[in-house]
Formats: sequence, structure tokens, C-alpha cells
Amino acid sequence: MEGLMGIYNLLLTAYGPRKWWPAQTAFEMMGGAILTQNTTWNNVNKAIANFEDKLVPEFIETVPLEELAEIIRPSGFYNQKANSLKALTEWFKKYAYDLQKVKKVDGEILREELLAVKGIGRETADSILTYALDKPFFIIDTYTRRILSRLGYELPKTYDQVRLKIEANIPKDLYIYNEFHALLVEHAKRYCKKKPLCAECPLYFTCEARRQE
DNA sequence: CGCCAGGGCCATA
DNA sequence: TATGGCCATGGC
Repeated sequence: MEGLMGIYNLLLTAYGPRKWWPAQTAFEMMGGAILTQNTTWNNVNKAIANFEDKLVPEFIETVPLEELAEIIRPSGFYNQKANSLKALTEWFKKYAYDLQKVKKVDGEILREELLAVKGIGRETADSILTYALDKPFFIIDTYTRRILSRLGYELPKTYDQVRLKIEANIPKDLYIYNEFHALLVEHAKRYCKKKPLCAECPLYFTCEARRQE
């Protein structure tokens, strides 16, 4: 996994800092991480807009499940995600809905707790840890896998194997984890949806160099 | 019209 | 550990 920082620098130069996650509050970020599972942001935004100003744990806790599902309907999988939002909120309640209390806990412990929440898997957990809780865990999504494999990297099979391998080859720095993932998403949306390789791609020469090997 | 998006759960072998 | 079925809307 050499050259990851080179890719990071190319993307950062090409797109500039992304300043993620797009959310008003930490709780909105956490909820958004669930809503965006296998779903476009366009649909997630519709769901978030339906909350008006009620995307807060106190509302999620008390609103009837069926009503919650109706609110988030545009995000798809709304029955499952309504349950997931309830479960996330139950977890958060252990900390009295106090973000500062959560942040005091060790990152590995928090990851275990989040993975125990039904509806939160590895990617969602790592997104929440990195973007809401200031605990750096490199997020592995379909875009990350797609871009890296197109660049010629041989990726391990399991999520955590990929994550640990990437983490071992970049500085353990929250800002870099934050920006790198956001930059990969930005890049994938522009260039890696259908086209396997294209000359306008900022990583074109990197792709070419690795393909020659 | 069919495909798929910043996944995850569960059953099965 | 690793597939396969399922969940569901909306943009293209």
C-alpha cells in the first residue's frame, strides 16, 4: 500500500479541502450516516429536510416508529433505518445526549459500542467515529475499494483488513482521515462511476503507471 | 425501462 | 468466512 499519501496530495490539489461531514450538528451527522446507507445524498437530503428542526435525539426518542419511518421515507429502506435511528438514539442516551461525554471514551470502545447497535455496521461506525466523535478510523466504502483497485492495489478481503492496511500506510491524523475519505468520494462521483480510466482524471498518470506494472 | 446509490442484517453451508 | 436474499426511494 505504498503511495497513498501521493494519491491524497493529488486529490487535495485537484479538489481542495472538502470540509466534511455535511451536517449542522454531530447528531445530524450520526443520523445522516445511517440514512445514506446504500442511498444517494439527494434522497438523504429530502429525508433530513422532512425533519425540519427536529433531527435531535429528544425527538427521535419520542416519535412513534411509524411516523419516523414516514419522515425518512425518501431515503429508502425506511423501516429498517427508522429502527436504526431509534437504536442509535438509545446508545446516545447512555451518555445523556452529551457529545463531550462520548468523546472522553476510548475510540476502540466506542467502535465496539456502535457495532453493537443494530443497523450500524463497520462503515457507518467508522464514519461516525471519524466525523462526529473525533476518533480516527479510516472509512472503507465502495468508492474507496473501487478507486484503489483501479489504481492497481490488491485489496484484502475483509473490511477491517483493508482498513488496517490503509491505516498502516498513512499518518494517524484525524484531519487526513477526514479529508482523504471525502476526497475519494468526490473523485469517485466525478470519474469512477462508469469510466474505468480517463485522461482528464487527476489520478490518470498514477493509474497508468500502476497499470504498466 | 433497468440500473444503482457514500450498507447491513439474517439465514445458510 | 463467504455468499445470497432482502430492504426501497428517486434520479438517470
